[in-house]
Amino acid sequence: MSSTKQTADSGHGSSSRRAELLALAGRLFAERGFKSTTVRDIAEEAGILSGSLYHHFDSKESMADEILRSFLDELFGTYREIVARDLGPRKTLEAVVATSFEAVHNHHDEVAIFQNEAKYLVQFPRFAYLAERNAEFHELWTSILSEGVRTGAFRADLDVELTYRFIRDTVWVAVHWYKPAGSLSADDIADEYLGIVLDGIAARRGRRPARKSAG
Amino acid sequence: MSSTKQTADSGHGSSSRRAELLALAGRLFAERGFKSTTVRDIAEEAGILSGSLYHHFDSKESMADEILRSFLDELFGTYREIVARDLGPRKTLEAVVATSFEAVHNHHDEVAIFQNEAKYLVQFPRFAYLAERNAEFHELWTSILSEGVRTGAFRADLDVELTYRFIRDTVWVAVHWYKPAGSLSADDIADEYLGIVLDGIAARRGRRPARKSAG
DNA sequence: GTCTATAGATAGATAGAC
DNA sequence: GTCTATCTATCTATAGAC
Repeated sequence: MSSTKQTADSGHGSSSRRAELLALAGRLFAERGFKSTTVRDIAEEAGILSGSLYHHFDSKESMADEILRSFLDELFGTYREIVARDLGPRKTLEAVVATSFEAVHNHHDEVAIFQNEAKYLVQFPRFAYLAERNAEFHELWTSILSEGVRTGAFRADLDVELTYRFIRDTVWVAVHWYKPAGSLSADDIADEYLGIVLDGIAARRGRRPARKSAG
Repeated sequence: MSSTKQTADSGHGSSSRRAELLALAGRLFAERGFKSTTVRDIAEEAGILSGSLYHHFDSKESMADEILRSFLDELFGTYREIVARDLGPRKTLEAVVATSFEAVHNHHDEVAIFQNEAKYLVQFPRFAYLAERNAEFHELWTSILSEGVRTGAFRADLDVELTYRFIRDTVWVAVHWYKPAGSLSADDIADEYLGIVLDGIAARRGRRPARKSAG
């Protein structure tokens, strides 16, 4: 509180510059991978030298940690809100899928890092929460699917475990090709995707032609 | 041809030891990623020292190159055979999906490397063929889907480009969790996946209950 | 908050003995 | 075909000047 003037923040020496650097590092981690991104890369992108980064963060891991923690906290907060609304399996699934695609849109880099680097990062003790989040994710999805099978919203012969993996993977891997600036919005994609997952791509003989957003 | 006795091979100083080392490197590349796997890691796994690896290969890149080349040649050979059979869009799609899951089963490491490392490797000139293979893949899938829409096998309102990405991703990401030794065979999984992609997970009111393998 | 300078570790790769 | 020994480059991180 003398020469380092700061806006109100949550404990670290944060504020704008810090956030700026984190966003930058996040973009590089997402594009090139955590291991392949060097501290020098990040510094260069920020127009400073590598040593200067250590004034803001104490390690490269710290940066990834901070990025993932805040993202996952927010994401799972939203998931919990959805579940609490008690919309029934089908609407809940639609809402969770929509939220996930929105995350791909609004937090593209964070999703990419979570998808591509979690397996590597989880080996470090400080990233143990990544395994917990995955378990939480599993619980969220299989609950929705199981209840749907029970209530008759979903096919009775569904392999819940396999379907969970299918949905989880397809939702998240969109991060590999989705461009936030593209012509299709996250909602468009969520809608098309739900069309496939719920009704399939095969032509119907008679019923339910195209589905429209259930918003 | 003096002290280095070799079985008939295709140009390099190949034979069993070479193949052994390649398989080993492939496993590590698949598990930890290309960049995170050091030459020393590979050597240690083989019970030799890092310098000794350079008797067999002239670089780490060469190893990945050789692994991917032979795998992709074989895979796309099979794809071409399927297309040549002219089975119609739906059966072709089923066969291509089945083949892909078989690849996840039989060439697990290779698929993982192709999925996880292609984006990084393609930046090196020697790996330019990875981009070509991706284009070939795109052509294969969109042809099947477009023809299916044309003939009425698939929904008329399908976004072919988007559906292509979903199916492609769906098939390949299984490599992240599929264990060749697990209880479900590649065929079982292909069948379940086709069930979802073709008919969706939503319960039907009346028609077509569960599908059975068409292979 | 950034720079200079550098320590200390580890990476890919090479040369020659065995 | 493997080992010993080592070069060179690059990486994360630190210390202190400005």
